[in-house]
Amino acid sequence: MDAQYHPKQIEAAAQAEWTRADAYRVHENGLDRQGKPKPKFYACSMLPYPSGKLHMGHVRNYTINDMMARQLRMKGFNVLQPMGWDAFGLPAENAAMKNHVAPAKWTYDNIAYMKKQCQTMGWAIDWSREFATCDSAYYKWNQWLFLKMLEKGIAYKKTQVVNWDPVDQTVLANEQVIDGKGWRSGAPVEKREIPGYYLAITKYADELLDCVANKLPGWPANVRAMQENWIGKSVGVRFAFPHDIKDASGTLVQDGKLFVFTTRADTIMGVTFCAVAAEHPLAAVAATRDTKIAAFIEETKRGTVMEADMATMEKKGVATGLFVTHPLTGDKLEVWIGNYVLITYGDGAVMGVPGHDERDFAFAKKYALSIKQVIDAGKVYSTEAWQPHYADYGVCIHSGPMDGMDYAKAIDYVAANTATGGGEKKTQYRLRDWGVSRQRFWGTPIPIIHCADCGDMPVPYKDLPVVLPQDLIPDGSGNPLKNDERFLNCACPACGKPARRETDTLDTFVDSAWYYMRYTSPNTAVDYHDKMVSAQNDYWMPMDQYIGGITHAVLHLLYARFWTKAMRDLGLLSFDEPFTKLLCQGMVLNHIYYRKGARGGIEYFAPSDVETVVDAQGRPATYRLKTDGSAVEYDGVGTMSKSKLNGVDPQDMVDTYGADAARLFVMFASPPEQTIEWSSAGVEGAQRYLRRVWNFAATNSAIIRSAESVNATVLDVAAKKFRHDLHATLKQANFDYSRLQYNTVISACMKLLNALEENRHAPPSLLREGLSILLRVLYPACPHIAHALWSQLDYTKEFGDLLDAAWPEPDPAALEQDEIELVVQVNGKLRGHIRVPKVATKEAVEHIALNDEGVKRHTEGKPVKKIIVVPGKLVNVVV
RNA sequence: GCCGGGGUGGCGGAACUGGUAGACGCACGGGACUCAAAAUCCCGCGCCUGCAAGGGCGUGCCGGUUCGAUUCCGGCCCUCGGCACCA
Repeated sequence: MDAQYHPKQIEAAAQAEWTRADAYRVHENGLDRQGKPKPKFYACSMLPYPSGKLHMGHVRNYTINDMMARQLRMKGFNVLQPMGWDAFGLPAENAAMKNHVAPAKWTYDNIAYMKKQCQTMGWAIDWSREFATCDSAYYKWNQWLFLKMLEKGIAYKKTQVVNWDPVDQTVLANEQVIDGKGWRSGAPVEKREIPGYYLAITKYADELLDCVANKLPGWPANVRAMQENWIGKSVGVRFAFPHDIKDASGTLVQDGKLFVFTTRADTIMGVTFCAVAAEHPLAAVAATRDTKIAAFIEETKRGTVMEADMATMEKKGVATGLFVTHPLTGDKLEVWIGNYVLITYGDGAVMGVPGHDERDFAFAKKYALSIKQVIDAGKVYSTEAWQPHYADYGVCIHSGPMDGMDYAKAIDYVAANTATGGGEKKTQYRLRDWGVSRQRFWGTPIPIIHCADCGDMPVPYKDLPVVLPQDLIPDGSGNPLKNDERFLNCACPACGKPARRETDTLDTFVDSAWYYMRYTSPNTAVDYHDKMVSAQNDYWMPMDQYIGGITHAVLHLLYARFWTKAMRDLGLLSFDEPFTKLLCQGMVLNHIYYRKGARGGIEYFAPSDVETVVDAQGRPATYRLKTDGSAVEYDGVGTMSKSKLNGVDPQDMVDTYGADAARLFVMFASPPEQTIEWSSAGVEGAQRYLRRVWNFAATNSAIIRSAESVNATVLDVAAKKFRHDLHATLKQANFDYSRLQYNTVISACMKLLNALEENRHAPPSLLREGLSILLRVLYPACPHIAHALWSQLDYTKEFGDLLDAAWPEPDPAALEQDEIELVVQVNGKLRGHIRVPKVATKEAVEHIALNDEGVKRHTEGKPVKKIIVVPGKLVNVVV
């Protein structure tokens, strides 16, 4: 065999062999060596957007997935690891405008290149199940399910104030607005009133919340908490303030009831005003009567929707001159329009209790409204300045019939005594329905036909898919579908008259809400063309392990859960939750170097152009450019970004060091959930290790090939110790595999090699066994080198092909030791080590411990109070 | 403000149910090989003290439980992430 490690050659050869053997194709009827059905394991990563080339985040994500998939396959599982492309979306449109190519071509070209990169990385993907979400064979089912949802009332159309992204020229869902800015464009979002389709995710709010709490123990706590917060359940009372306010046409507004929701109905006797949002019907009535009010409403409506700003914004309001009646006291209360009242939450109106609510307090102070204490929480109360404890729970006072009631009694009382006016206990959610209409071209066409006579008509199922034209090139002036007569013109499915197609497309989060259930429908399935998900989906789902970035903790993961429940209710699925276990991998960070320019601007430098000057202790002292030696500043680590020039192209890394070294570094640098700090020295270290593995195998190949199998009965003490170390390390590695702590798995591989090198003169049978363990433990991380050495050292004869070789388990006999080392402590401090026979009695161990030199030094002349013996671990002498 | 993670050598990180703190690697220092360099191999590497053997200190800070605490409990400090006028 080759004495040198040549990653390029062995990686290309291994990949060619796997491709030839179609090694990664899985079948639902996968059988084990005994011919029994294997247990299934579905390990899937969030699908990539085909932006052009793989980035480091992909490399990390899919390598974690691959390591799991390869190991579990050897453990005897029938493992599905698929891949596809989240291919709809704006970057394709932007690239189309820039380069004047159709989004379809740009997208498919990128997919072809990135697929090649995936194969170069050596990921064990079943490519027969690959698809792009822009394939009509896929998005047909988006349209199909959308129509089913319409029938079920889960999808519906409405016109409402929405988040408008002025840069991307489209509507955004609430989940897609981050700090008041579009999640993709970063542009401040505007408010617009636009008709669109919505999915009633709020119908599932309670179930989504309940399942987070009770059915997802395999999810990280932070993701579960984020989803709980997002759904935002509040339990309280909804009741009405009666009134007789009429609009300009003389109609009683909202049947004479101003509904509000409150979690603090116990403070109802402290209400001194009501406040409504600028968009509230009562505000509209007030506007017709007073131009100043109309002006205020306009200003508030146009004002920022940046929620972060709103939190710190000054409370402003205007009195309407309209009055409602307190449902319990009959007092007249004035209605105010407040800029802090959200039309999108509850009824867009609140009861004002300045005595016990910080916002109402600030509002009342500003406009000199009365403040009334109605809760006694046992602390000093003054209306001078707000104190946080004013919001504490307590006992009702100054509350007439409610005096002395605690919170529970008080809310029961309020619900009961407002019931005739529609009052009731109610649960309110922060979650809002999911707006899915996008005014963009490159997405799933919404399957609706607009007929002048019949209205909005669903496209008949037999006419699906509504195909998106592949040749249109957006020019920045909006959705090109609007001008495409071929697409627009159609016949009304009801009356047959000429009609126009809907030009909005579905949010791309629809595509990613269920793609993982299309991978499970192989194109060989009998019902592949007739069903959204084939029968095989029931075999693979729910997914055993999902892997992806924490950035999707709310958006994608909430939509996917909702979509699953909706499919279940349409009879397509029989489970409630799609992802049994979730792993959110950390980001890949890199160092940031910069220099302040003469005009105060900041100039960034690529880490590869900077060298670190260290002091005598090896600590970084200064940083300078490799080119001219001039000094630069270090700004810590941060996400890889184009502007900071600290991105690393994985392709460069693979070209220089090989895929195995790249994979090894990424797996070794940190546990999967934590961030990784990029380090070129670290990748070099990874390759150095692989070279050592290769060298060890090459130097010892002859004796290993011809070695007998291990005969444990004839080993001497040193050989026994060696074998014990090998199997103890294997035991640890297996434990770390089971808890997905892959960085310490790699550490175990390194220990195995260290042990082999130190014991290179041990009996060949042990070297053969040791290397067979190392290659199998290393293989899921670095499959190519393991594959090459496995066959070159003739392990295939004994264990079969590495892809399906039995996973190594530690030999219990090897873990047994005749003599064990114990730690001896005096008063809990380490004072020595002793070797005792495994079978030694407690008394014998105590005796040996007390005679240890280190122990004697610290016990001399002091009476021994007691001795604690932890079998197999330590002895602690207390004096 | 609320919710959820974290604070361990020069650095990334390890330590499973309370039982040898710092595994494994990186960086650094010394040595071997070499005309030389690279590569490779060997040794050292928490801090203080000591020629050494050894001793003292040490897992953000203060306290508690325990024979024994990075691990459990109470109170702080710092930091990262998410949410935030949600009534």
